[in-house]
Amino acid sequence: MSPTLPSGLLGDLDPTSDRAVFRQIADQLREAIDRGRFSEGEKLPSEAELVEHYGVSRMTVRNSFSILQGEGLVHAEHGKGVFVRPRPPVRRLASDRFARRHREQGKSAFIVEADAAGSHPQVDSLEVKEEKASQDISTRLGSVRRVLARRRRYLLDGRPVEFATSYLPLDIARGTQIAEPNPGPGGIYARLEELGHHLDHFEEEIRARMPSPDEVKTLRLASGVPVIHLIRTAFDTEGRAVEVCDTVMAADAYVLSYQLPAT
Amino acid sequence: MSPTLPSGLLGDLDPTSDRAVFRQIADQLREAIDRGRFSEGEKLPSEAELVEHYGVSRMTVRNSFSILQGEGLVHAEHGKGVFVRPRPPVRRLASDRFARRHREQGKSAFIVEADAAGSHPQVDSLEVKEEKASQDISTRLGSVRRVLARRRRYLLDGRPVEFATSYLPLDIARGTQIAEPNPGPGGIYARLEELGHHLDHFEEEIRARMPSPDEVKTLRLASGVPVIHLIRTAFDTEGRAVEVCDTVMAADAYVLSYQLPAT
DNA sequence: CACGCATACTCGTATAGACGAGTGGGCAAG
DNA sequence: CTTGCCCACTCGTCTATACGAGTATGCGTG
Repeated sequence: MSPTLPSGLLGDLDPTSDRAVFRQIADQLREAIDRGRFSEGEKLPSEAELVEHYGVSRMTVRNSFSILQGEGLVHAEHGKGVFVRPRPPVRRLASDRFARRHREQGKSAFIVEADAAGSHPQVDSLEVKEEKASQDISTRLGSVRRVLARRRRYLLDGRPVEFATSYLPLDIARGTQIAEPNPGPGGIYARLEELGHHLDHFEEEIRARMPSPDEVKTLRLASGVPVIHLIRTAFDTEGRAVEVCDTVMAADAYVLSYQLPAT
Repeated sequence: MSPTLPSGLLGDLDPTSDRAVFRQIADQLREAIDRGRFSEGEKLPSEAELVEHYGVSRMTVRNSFSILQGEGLVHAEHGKGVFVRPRPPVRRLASDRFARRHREQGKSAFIVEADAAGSHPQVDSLEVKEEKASQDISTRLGSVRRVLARRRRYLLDGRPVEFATSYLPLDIARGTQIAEPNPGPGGIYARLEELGHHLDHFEEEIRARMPSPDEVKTLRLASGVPVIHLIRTAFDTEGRAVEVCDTVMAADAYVLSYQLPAT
């Protein structure tokens, strides 16, 4: 016996409307969520309840849910129900995050920042190896054939939020501490400067798109969550590109912040 | 009589696999697209053809398509078919796009840049009015109650790519050319400087998320296309926030590019 | 030749039913 | 009381069918 839905929570359908029934249902649920009638993490009415309430078939209700899932508003849990997706706390990335003064302490920027915010940071999937440069990486680094690739995944409170790969030309990185799993205090940028590659500036390219199935797995992304794809190139004072860092971030976990001069 | 699918184009299902049938079909189509067996803009096999090829029901095939749509890989056209979504040319936004030297000509940055790229730019939905500031805008502008809002939509070759609203404190903008539909050569930043508000720097905040239904309409977004949400605040040399610009961009039309000093 | 309609193909919407699998609570046996 | 099972409820997957609506093509009529 499914309990009846509280009346007034959701409206009725308009049979004269051009709008498809499953869209009307999605509209009503979306509005109810926006108005706070369902709060974050709260369970929505079950499929069976909505079937009864609206007098439609189950597939129609599921269709409505799939719209809301695509919008990133709700997520379904097998055996439990459909829930309003809570907005996770976002991490702000400031444009000065690679300033030298942040490189002085022993720990990485990610760890320091997360500790300060009271969350529990982790880094895993550490892989460091030499490999063939892709066409794109080769172009960005100035026609190198092989590169040192450093891959790692960042987690906050157990949740993966970011997957990054740094590429460095072999003639710079091979045999140095940069090729070690732990690059030492201040990270690879500190090592690059010690090796005489004084950093001059960075270029960052930002795109947003839906994740590939691989990225969904690695970042454990809910449906309806895009990724931010950031490609940073580091240039030394000679004008040479000394590192390219390719980062894929869960878009619901980040706000990027840049400060630009108005010159 | 539906023509048989060319054999070898798509594989068979693995009935022993745990992976749901509609996911297997989506996987095969995705792989075929990635490998270039279907090129951009090309029509995929019709639902009926896939039903016959795989021996499944139509809803299963549609389910597969809806996965690929969610990933932004394909789009369906009623009465025509399902097509590999072409990647539109992207517009690169450089971080120096608001430099003074770009304000010298009479035309706006958007128009100049698009003309140079050989595409046909348009600006529409022009609306300029005074209104109550939202909580967020008020905070960013330093506790103002009412603001001047300038709304406009940008199109490239007839395709909407961006929707932007500028908010300015009334005590600065009221009665000036900034409150006119056409703010004159160099745009509102040029007017602000003439009014004695010399620009010092900008702050930009970047988020990515799935669009609201409104945004889907305004930007005519295909399913599976996220938006980039950029909020820029302009500060004058007194440290006062003189403008907040809230921009929603079709993510498949943009690459943002920033240059950062390594100080 | 030009126009208009019939038709076949496309995807869109909706129904009804079946079985599977994850979750959690209650009940019965130990 | 604890353990373990069963059952009810949840969403996940899949089939089969029906009709509607947009598109394109070709054929027949004027």
